[in-house]
Amino acid sequence: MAFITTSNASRACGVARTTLTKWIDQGLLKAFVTPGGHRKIVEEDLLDFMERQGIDPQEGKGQKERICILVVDDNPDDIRLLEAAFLPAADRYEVHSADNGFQAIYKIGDLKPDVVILDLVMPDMDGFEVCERIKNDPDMRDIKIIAVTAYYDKDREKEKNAYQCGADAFFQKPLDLKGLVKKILELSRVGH
Amino acid sequence: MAFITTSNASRACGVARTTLTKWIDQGLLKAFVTPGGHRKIVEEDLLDFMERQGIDPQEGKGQKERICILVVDDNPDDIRLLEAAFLPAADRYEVHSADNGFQAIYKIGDLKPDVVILDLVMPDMDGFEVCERIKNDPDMRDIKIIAVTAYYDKDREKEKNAYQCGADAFFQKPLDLKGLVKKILELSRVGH
DNA sequence: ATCGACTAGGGTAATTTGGGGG
DNA sequence: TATGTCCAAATTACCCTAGTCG
Repeated sequence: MAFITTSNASRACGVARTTLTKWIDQGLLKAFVTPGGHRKIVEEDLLDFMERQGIDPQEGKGQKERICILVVDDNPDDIRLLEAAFLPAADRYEVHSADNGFQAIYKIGDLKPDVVILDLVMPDMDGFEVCERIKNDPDMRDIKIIAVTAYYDKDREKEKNAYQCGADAFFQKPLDLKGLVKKILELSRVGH
Repeated sequence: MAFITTSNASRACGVARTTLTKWIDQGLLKAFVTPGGHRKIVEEDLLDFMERQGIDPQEGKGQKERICILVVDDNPDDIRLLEAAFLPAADRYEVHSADNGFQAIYKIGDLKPDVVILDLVMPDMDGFEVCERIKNDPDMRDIKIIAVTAYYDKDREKEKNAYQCGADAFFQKPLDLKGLVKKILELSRVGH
């Protein structure tokens, strides 16, 4: 049983938080209140309510849309490798690339990718910083990040570091493409 | 999933709000209704509808494009000042803001602004760097940059530096709003 | 127990909407 | 058929304080 906050519920219904709060106060939507006064909604109740109001929670969310992937790597060969890997499944994946951290941020704003495959070792601004920045920004934090490194990761130091920076997964080169695809699917389902 | 109000949808279709409301009531356009009776349209449904009716999304009436401005400043007061300054001319200007360099790059990708008003002195990543990065990226270099600084610019050092980083103009705080607007018009004309 | 970041609440002002009748 | 106008009500925005969570 999942609990939903007023903010999240208001987003799902396409109204302001204050409005949804009033609906609760008017008894239109069931919720309980914490001792501190915060309202919590049971997921089931929200879905019931939305159905009653004709808000379709499922619409336009299926597998119709392609998963958008942004590959960030300063090595063009690695980018080509991944582009080639997803080419046979171009109907389900959309692959873009950036060769440095700044271009990555720009393209994230432009494309709003579902998943970023991020090389941790890059000149100038490294992947750790990019990762941290993404996860600390409210507009970007929902984007899933798969950290990648080519170097031998002694004591799993890079891996730990990547997770500390907010990465959702970690892979080492040479990439296990099968596992990578599996992880991409897993991560991009969660968000939707 | 984005929700659209009747007003916005009517503007997109180039008709009066009341007319669009009737289309919904007649079942021509799908929408759901809040408990309070307000209609909300799912973006996709509107696009479908417009396509079915052969309405061009852009071509409402002779509405000229607004100049899009991105204000980058770590001081919220300075952002508010500029937002307020352009409010009376909201039909011609569209003002967005970012409070740090990373958010700025993200929003540039998202909004593709015509002009960036960039505070040079910011923590973390300063304006000089942001400016240089923008001007060195093929996707961003056409964006005009107006560098701004609050500090006394001894020997015009900051100004020279800003121009070296590729800035198209330089202003010192407190801002000469009249001159700023003039410069914005001048710069954004070139691009068109 | 404390800290900090984020999120939520309350109140009010401002804006937008729906509906009805020209 | 589409529009412009009026007003009450619904919704939203804003600001600031307080609760929640790791």
